[in-house]
Amino acid sequence: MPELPEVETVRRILSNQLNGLTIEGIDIYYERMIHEDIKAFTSTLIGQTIHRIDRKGKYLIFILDTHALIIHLRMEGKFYIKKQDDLSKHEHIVFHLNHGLELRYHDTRKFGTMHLRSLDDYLMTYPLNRCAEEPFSIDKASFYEKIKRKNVAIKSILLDQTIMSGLGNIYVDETLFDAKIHPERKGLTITKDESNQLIESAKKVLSAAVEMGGTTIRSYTASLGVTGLFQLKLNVHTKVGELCPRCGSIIKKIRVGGRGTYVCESCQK
DNA sequence: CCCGTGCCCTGGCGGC
DNA sequence: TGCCGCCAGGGCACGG
Repeated sequence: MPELPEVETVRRILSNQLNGLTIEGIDIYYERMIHEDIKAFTSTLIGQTIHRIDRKGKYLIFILDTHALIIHLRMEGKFYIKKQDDLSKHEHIVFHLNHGLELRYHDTRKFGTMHLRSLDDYLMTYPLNRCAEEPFSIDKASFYEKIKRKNVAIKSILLDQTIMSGLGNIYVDETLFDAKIHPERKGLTITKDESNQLIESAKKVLSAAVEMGGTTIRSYTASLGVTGLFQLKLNVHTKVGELCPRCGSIIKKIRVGGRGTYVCESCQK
């Protein structure tokens, strides 16, 4: 489940491999992930060059000649860069590039999405207009103003990409652990100091993970594919029954907003 | 507007 | 061994 750090790692790898290449053809084997008219999608993209790959929150943004191709990997989306090869089971979109390269989108659960927008307004239109700032750039005061009147669990608030973008189920647990805040606390009980701490913890957790992805980048090559998932150094997530690395209590698994949630109820208040 | 629920989809796992 | 049911989850549609 790629969150901001994994998407950033994918972005860096794809940038190195794809910048300057031109889309010569597209094969689409699963149309539902393309949230556009299929013919218009194909005809618009063919002939365009990939100038740059950006990211906002968990979205990848291919900057082309006239359009932005906006991709969300959801849980299991991956890209592979290959020379001609047999199609494997879960490859749903194949972009044929020059120099005989193929960019293949692979997604076992088919949850990923692609949108195509004009460069003039891609940040102001759906879906990116719904994607809030990341913890690195978010305005602290307006973040606090939003959460302090919400009567929902702080974990659910932190997962809401229209409030702050970048955290998913793994790093939200790690962020709340770092901030020593219980995931079930209602937004309206969070103080200004705690709100600021959550932003700091999110930055700390995400940037450490980006750095780990960065150190692993070198071992990934086009022939191995780009999975975007790396060994993570986790404190609580998936650690049910183990000892809290901070206080030694047993880590519990609970459900918050329908999501599996790992928490140290001794040091997260 | 606010909040909770169910849906999309498939592989993997536990139970029998 | 095989089958069945359930779970995982990001974001959105929908309903109260």
